[in-house]
Amino acid sequence: MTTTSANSGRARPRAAGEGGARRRGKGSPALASERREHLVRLAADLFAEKGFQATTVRNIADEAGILSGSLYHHFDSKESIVDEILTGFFDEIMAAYRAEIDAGRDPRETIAGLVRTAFASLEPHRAAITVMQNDWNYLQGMDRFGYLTKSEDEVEKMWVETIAAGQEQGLFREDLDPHLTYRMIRDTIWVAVRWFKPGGRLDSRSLGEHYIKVMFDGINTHQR
Amino acid sequence: MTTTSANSGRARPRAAGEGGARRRGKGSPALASERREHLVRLAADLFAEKGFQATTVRNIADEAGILSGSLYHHFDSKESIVDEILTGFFDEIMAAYRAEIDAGRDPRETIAGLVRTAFASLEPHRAAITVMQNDWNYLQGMDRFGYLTKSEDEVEKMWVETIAAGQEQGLFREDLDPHLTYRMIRDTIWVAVRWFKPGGRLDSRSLGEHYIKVMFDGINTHQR
DNA sequence: CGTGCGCGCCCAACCGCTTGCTCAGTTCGC
DNA sequence: GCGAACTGAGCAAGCGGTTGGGCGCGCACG
Repeated sequence: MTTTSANSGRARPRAAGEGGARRRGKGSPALASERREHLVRLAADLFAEKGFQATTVRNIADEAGILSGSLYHHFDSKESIVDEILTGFFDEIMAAYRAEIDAGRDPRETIAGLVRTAFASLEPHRAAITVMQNDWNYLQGMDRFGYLTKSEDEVEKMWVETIAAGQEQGLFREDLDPHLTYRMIRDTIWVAVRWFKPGGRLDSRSLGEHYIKVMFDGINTHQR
Repeated sequence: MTTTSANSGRARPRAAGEGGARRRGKGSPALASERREHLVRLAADLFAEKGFQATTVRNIADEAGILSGSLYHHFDSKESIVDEILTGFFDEIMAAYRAEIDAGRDPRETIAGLVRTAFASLEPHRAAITVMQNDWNYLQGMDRFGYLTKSEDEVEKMWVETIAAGQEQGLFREDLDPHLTYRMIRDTIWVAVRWFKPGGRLDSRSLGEHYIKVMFDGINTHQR
């Protein structure tokens, strides 16, 4: 009997060997390791469903078919798991946003590009987006996650400047508060994570296109 | 000395007598009582800030200047508090929605009316709206809150039918999915609860009017 | 070819703390 | 002296996190 008991049903004990992890010099705070990445993905799925605070380390361990204590062989805290998820999200989306802006097209196309970028991240980054909505206030109170506010400010700046530029060029209505408009757009996109299910009848692409149509031209018919 | 210790700073012990509580025959599960209503309002404020799960019964008790156990003289569980808040919200908004629809005006005016109704509830029902966004998944998993899904479906039906009617009459664009459009509108309104502060520089009325403009005609300038 | 051992992985038990909730008993205005 | 309001202590359950040790695989060494 290799595996005596434990493993109450649920998950296959994972074959143990698997592949890897050569070095991992003690200095760097843990490099990759496939097993580790796998655990992060499992945790992400749970965060995407329930948020960060509502997910326990025992939930994560159960999903992986191990005990909660075993998680601490890979991570030094529950926070460091979500940190990894959030950092990955911000790195990726901010790079994508910047690329969209640096393309230097007119504000209308740029905004459309930003919206498409945001919707594109809905699927791969469900966990991060859910956490940001459910646990934003909680995380903000911790020094470790101070970078969240910084990144958010930077993102807001990009959107607001683009909107303002569009107004100056006469592309967007003058009677809109750029900040307010940004928030409306942002929230409406991210909140979709609550009901958007990856395998459903509509993908995030067409969702984005639908949203762009309504946002730009409204729901009225436009013979006027 | 009446109050020995406890009451660690924070709140005035509330004068105790106050008014209170005639009947409340044992049969009915607790009728009003001003004290009780006051406690519900305090709890609602906390729910509006942090959500349901993240608020503890001790938080609520602290805010009222009493001990957590004392809450159970008024309520039989934390859930029954939020239940009261949610039920009040749904009862009110669904009645208002129905009145708007029964007025029988054309779809464009009806939709505008629904939007105004929703924005009007933003201020008095902040707690319920916050809870529905933060704890929807959690609450849905409990038999007690099964009515949430039912009510939501009913609401969705009202909106979708109105949108579809507007399309048939040529008022709204044909190339919009009514369900998707409803969700977009709904999300955009409710999500405002996250940054909307009652005493702020713009009230919920002008916010609603602003949104109606954008929703109908989009953010584009409309010389086309 | 065999063997020992380092190491990645995990278990089992536990810590200190917080959670929602209970309940016998005290307080006090009517 | 009755009853609504509240106390004070405490419960079981669950939380994030810690610890010491055991297992088995692959590789270096003889």
